[in-house]
Amino acid sequence: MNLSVSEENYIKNIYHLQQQTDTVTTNSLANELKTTPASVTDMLKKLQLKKLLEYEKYKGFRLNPTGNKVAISVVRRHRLWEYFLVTKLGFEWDKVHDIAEELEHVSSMELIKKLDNFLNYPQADPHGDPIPDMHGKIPVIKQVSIADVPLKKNVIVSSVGNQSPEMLELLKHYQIGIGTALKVNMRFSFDGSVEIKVLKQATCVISDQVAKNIFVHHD
Amino acid sequence: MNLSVSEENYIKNIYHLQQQTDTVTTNSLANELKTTPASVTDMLKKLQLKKLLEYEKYKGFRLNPTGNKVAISVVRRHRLWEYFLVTKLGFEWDKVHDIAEELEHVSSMELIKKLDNFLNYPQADPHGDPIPDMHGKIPVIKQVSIADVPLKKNVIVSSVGNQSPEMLELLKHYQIGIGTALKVNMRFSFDGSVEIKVLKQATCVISDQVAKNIFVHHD
DNA sequence: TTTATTTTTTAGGTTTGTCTAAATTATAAT
DNA sequence: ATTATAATTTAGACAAACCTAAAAAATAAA
Repeated sequence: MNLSVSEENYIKNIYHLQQQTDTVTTNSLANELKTTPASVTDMLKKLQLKKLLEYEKYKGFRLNPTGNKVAISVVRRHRLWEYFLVTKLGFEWDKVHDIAEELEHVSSMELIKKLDNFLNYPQADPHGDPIPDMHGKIPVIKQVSIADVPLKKNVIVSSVGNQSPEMLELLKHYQIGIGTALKVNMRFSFDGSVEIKVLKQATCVISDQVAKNIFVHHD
Repeated sequence: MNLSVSEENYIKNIYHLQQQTDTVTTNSLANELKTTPASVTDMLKKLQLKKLLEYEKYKGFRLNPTGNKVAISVVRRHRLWEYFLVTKLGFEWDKVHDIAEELEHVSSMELIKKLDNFLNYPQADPHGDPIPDMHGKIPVIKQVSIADVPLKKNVIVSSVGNQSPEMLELLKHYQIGIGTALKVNMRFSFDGSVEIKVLKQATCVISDQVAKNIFVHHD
C-alpha cells in the first residue's frame, strides 16, 4: 500500500478524531487539517476507493481495520521521531511536533525498525503518549507521576504532561528533562509538595501541581 | 526560500552534473532524474524565475551562487543522514542512499544543526564524500588509505571506496565498518599486503587491493 | 553548404490535491 | 409540519509536476 503524504495525514487525523467520537464528521476533519470541507469530501472518496475507510454520504465515516493499521503505523513513526529528537538531539518538547510531522512520512520500514532498536524500544513519547510497537500493539503505560511514586526509589523521567512555556521554564531551571534520573526523598501531606533529589544536584522541592505533571518509570 | 522536494532534487542533480561538466544539458539532467527532457525544460523555467540558475534557451544552464548554496545545503543534509544511518542505526552503506534521499528534504535548519552536533561534526559520509559545514564550506579531506597510513598508528575507519557486495562481504568477515579502530602492524612490499590489528580482535592480513579502498583518519 | 541527425523546446493533456461557489441533504426551530 | 439553518457534497477551476507528440534550433555529416 503506497500512500501519499496527504493521504497519510488524512488517515492519521481521522484516527485521532476517532479517539474522541466514534464516527468523524467532514467539518471536524477539515478543521483539524486546516482545509475546506470540500477537500475533505474529495479525499474521502479516494480513501474509500482504496478501501481504507467506511463512508456513507452525509453520514460520517470511520477507518476500517486496514485504515486503522495505517494510522497506527504513522503514529508510531511520529512518536519514535519525537522521542529521538528530544532524547538524542536535545530538542525541547514543544519544538519537536512540526519536525516529526515531516519525518513521519519517510517510508522505509527498515528505518523505523532500526530507529526503534537504537532508541531501545521506548514505550512513550516525550508527551507521555504510547508508542505502538512493530505489530501495532499499543502499550498500556502505567502513568506514574512524581506525586504518586514511592519514596526513595530511583526513577527516570519519561514524559511531561504539560507543555506550556511556564512549565518548560521551571523544568529548565531544575535541569529536569526526559531521561533525567531522580529520587523522591519526602512528600509533605500538608500541600502535596515533594522534595526530590536529581542525580548530581542538590535536593529541591517542587509543588504538587508540578509533581502531578512529571511522569517517571523505574530505572 | 521555500522549495519543493522536486525543486530541491533538480538543483541537487544539476550541482552534481556541474562537478563534471561546467554547463549542464537538458538531456543529461533528464537522464539523471529519470524523467523526460520536456519535464526538465518546464522546471528550468521555474527555477530561472526563482533566480536559482542561469539559463539560455538551447544553450544549457548552470546554478548561480544562490542555487549553489541551496544545492550544497541539500548535499549536506543527505550526507549527514547517511552518516547517521550507518554509524548510529547500523545500516550497511549500500542501503542508505534511498532513505537519505527522503530524509534530505526535511526542511528544519535546527534539525540539521542538532544532528550535526549529535554526530560530532563528521567530515565525510560513509562513502568518503565530504560533508559541507553549516556555512557551506566543503572540507578537503586527506583521504589516507590503509595502503598509505604510517605503521603502528591508531586510526579509525572513516569511509570505504568500493561498495560492491564482494567488498561488503569481506569487510563483514573481518568485522570492519565505519568507526572501527585499528592499527597497521606491517606492510609487505612484495605484494603490498598489510597486516592490521583491529581493536579486540586477532591480527589479520588484507591485500593491497583491499587496503587501498579503506580510508582512515587518526584517532 | 546543404542535408540529416540530435537536442531542446513548445503545445496540449493528465493526475493529485487543493480551492470557491452553488446545490443538496440533514438537523434544528418555530 | 414547515421553514430556517447548518453540514455536506457536487461542479468547475487552478497550480504543480509530470507526460507524449510535434515543432524549432543546434550540431554533425555529406
